[in-house]
Amino acid sequence: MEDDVSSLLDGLNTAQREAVAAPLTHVLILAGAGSGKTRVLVHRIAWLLQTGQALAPTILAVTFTNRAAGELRGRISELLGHTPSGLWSGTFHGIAHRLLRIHWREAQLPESFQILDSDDQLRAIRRLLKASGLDDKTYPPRQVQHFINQCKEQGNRAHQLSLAGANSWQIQVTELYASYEQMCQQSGLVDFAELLLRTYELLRDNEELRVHYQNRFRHILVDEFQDTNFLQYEWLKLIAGQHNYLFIVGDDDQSIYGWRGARIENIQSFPKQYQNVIMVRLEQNYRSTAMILKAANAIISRNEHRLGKELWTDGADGDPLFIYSAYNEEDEANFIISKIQAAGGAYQDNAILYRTSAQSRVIEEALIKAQMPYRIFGGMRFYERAEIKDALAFMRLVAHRDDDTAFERVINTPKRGIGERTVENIRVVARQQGLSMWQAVNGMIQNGVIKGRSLNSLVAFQKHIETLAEQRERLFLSQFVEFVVKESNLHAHYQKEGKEEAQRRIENLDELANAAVGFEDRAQEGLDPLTELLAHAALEAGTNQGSAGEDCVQLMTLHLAKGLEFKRVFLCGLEEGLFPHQNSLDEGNLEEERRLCYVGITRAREQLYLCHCETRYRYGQRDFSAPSRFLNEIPSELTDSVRLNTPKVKAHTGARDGFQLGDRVLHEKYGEGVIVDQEGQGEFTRVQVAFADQAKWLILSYARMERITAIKLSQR
DNA sequence: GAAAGCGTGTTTTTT
DNA sequence: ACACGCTTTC
Repeated sequence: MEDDVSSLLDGLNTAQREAVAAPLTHVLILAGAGSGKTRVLVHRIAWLLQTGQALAPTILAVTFTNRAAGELRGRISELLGHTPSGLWSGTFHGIAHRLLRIHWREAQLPESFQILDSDDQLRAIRRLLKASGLDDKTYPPRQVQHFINQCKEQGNRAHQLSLAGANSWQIQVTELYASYEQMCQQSGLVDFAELLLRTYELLRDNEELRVHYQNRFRHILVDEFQDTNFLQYEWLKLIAGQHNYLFIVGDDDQSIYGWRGARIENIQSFPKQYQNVIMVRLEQNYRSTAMILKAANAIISRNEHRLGKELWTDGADGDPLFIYSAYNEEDEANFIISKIQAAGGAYQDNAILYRTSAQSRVIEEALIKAQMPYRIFGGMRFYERAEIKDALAFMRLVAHRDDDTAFERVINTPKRGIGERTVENIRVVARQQGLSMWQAVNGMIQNGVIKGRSLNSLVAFQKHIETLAEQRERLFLSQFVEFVVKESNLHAHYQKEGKEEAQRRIENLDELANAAVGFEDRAQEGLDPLTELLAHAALEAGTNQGSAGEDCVQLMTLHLAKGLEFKRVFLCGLEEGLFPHQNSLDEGNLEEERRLCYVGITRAREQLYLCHCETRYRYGQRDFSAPSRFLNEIPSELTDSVRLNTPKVKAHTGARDGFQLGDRVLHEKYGEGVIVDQEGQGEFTRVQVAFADQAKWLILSYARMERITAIKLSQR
C-alpha cells in the first residue's frame, strides 16, 4: 500500500506533487497552459482513494465540457486500472441533471421532464412573443433569450426581479420571462440554466437533501474554474457547505469566456473567499519550446489583473516565432499552405487558428485549390441537425406528451395536413385552459371543437404517437429509433429536398439508430434507455467536426482551440480591429483578447507562425489595418520576420508624403514598378504600382507602423 | 407552399 | 460580400 501510494507521486514535479499530496483543506491550483493540469486532477483523486482519505462515493469531480469530463473519467480508470464506483464526475449540467432525475419530485418536476436545448428555447420564446402579441423587432427573440438566461445565471426568478426604475422594455421582458417559466413548468421542460438553478434551489430549500449531499461529497474537485459563472460558483459553495474540501483547478490567464458570463473574479478572489487555501502554481510547461513560452509570458504580463504566473521549460529554445506580413488574406492563406508543404509530415500536426469564423472561408478556398485535406471545427453538431431533431421530437413526445416544443416541431412535419390555423387554435386553447398542447388536442377532439380534415389528421397524429409508444415497450432502443424514422415517413420527407442532401440526412438517421445501441444496456442499471438517449442528445450535442480520423490540417477559432495542442500553429489575422477585435476594444475588454492571444500561442509545441494582412475584405469593404498590438508585445529577439531584410528608409519617417506619382519603387515581392495612382485617407496611404505584369495597391504607411512595404528607388 | 425580394447585421460558443 | 430571416408573390 505504501509503495502504491508513493508511486502515484513518481514522475510528478515538485509543484504537482505538492498539489496532489496537499493536506485536506481548500486547494487552488493555478495551472498554466501545458503544465499537466489534468494529470494533477487525476492523481489527486487516486491519491485521496489510495491513502484512504476518501472513499469513491465521497468524491465529486466537476468539469465544464463533456470533452473534459470524458478525458477525466478515462484517465482515472487508466491510472487506477478500474472505474471507481460511486464516484460522481461530469459537467455542471450533467451532474445537475443527474440530481434532478433522482429528485424530480422534490424539485417539482414531472418524472419524464425533458431538457430544452438553446435552439428549442429560442423557438419557445418566439412562440411566446407571438402569443403575447409583441413585436419581435422591439423584442428580438435572441435578446429575450439572453435576458432570461442571464437572470437565471444570476439566480433570479422572474418574480424576484425588482422592477423599481425599470423601463417598459424591461418590464415587458420580465413578464415574458414569467410566462416562459410558466410554460416550461406546464410542459415539464428544463433549459440549461434551469438545470443549475433548479438544483441550486432544490438543495438550498430542502435541508434534508442538502445535508445529505454535503455529508456525501467531502471532496469536490473543479476543473477550469476560471470559466464558472455566478450561479455555478454559488452551486458549488452550497454543495461544499462549511466542511467539505474544494480542490479548484484553473488559470485566470486562460479566462476567455467572460462574454458568456464566466467570472474571472471567482478564481482570482478564491484565496480571499476561503480561509486556509493552499495555492499551488504549476508553471513548468511540458508542451512548448522556450521561445514560444517566452513570447506567451511577455504578452500576458501586460495584463494588470492577474494572480501571476510565469511558464518555463527545461526543454530546448526551439525555433524563433515567425511573423509574416501578408498583403491580403489570400496571400496569408497561401503563405500558410506553403509552410505546411515545406514542413512536410502529417497534416494534422498543423493548426490554423483565427479570431472569427468568417476568416476560415478564404483559407478553406486556398486549401481546396492546393488540394490539401482540412477539417474545420465548429458549426452544426450531430444532435443539432434538423433531421435528428425531428426524429428526436417524435421520441420526446413518446416519452413526455406534454413537451410542447416537440409537439410544435412535428405536428405538421412531415406534412400531414394540419395547417397553421389549426395549430394556432390548439395553442389558444392550451394557453386558456393551462394545458399542454397534447392535452388541449384531446379536449378539443372530445368537445367536437375540431372538425373535418383537421380532425382526421389530428386523430391520425395521436394514433401515430401512441403506436410509437407501444413499440417503445417492445423494441430495443435502436430498433425503436428505426421504427420511429420509418413509421414517421421521414425518409420520404427528406427525399423531396434534393438527392445529396436527402442522402446525408438518411445516413444521419441511420447513425442515430447506431448511437442508440449504446444506450440499450442502461436498462440493466434500472435506467430508461430512451430517457438517457434524449438527455444525452440535449446535453452532449455531439462532435462538430467533419470526417474525423483522416489526416487533415485543422482549422478552428481560438476559442475552440483552448485545451488542445499542435506541433505547428498558424495564428492569423493579427490585425488591430480584428484581433484584438474592435468590439472588445470598444467594450474595454482588451485583457480578455490578450488572454485569447495567450491561449493561441500556448497551443503550439514546436513552431508558431503569426500572420497579419495589410488589407482584407471585411463587411464587403477592403479594410486596412495596422498589425495587432500583440505582435509588438513580443520581444523582437524571439521573432523572425519575412520583412527582416527590408531596409528601413531613414528619409521616410512618415512615408506618407515621401512618395509621389511617377516614383519608381522596389517591392520585395513584386519587384520594380512605377506609382500610377495614390490615395490616402486618415491613417493610411495607398499607392497603386504598375509592376511588370500587373498593377497592385500597396500600403505605404500606417499611422503607428514603422515598417514600410516598398522603398523608393528614384524620383521622376 | 415554394421562390424571390428585401432589410439587416456581421466575435467568440458550451451546456 | 454575404448570410439570415421575414415578407411578398404567384
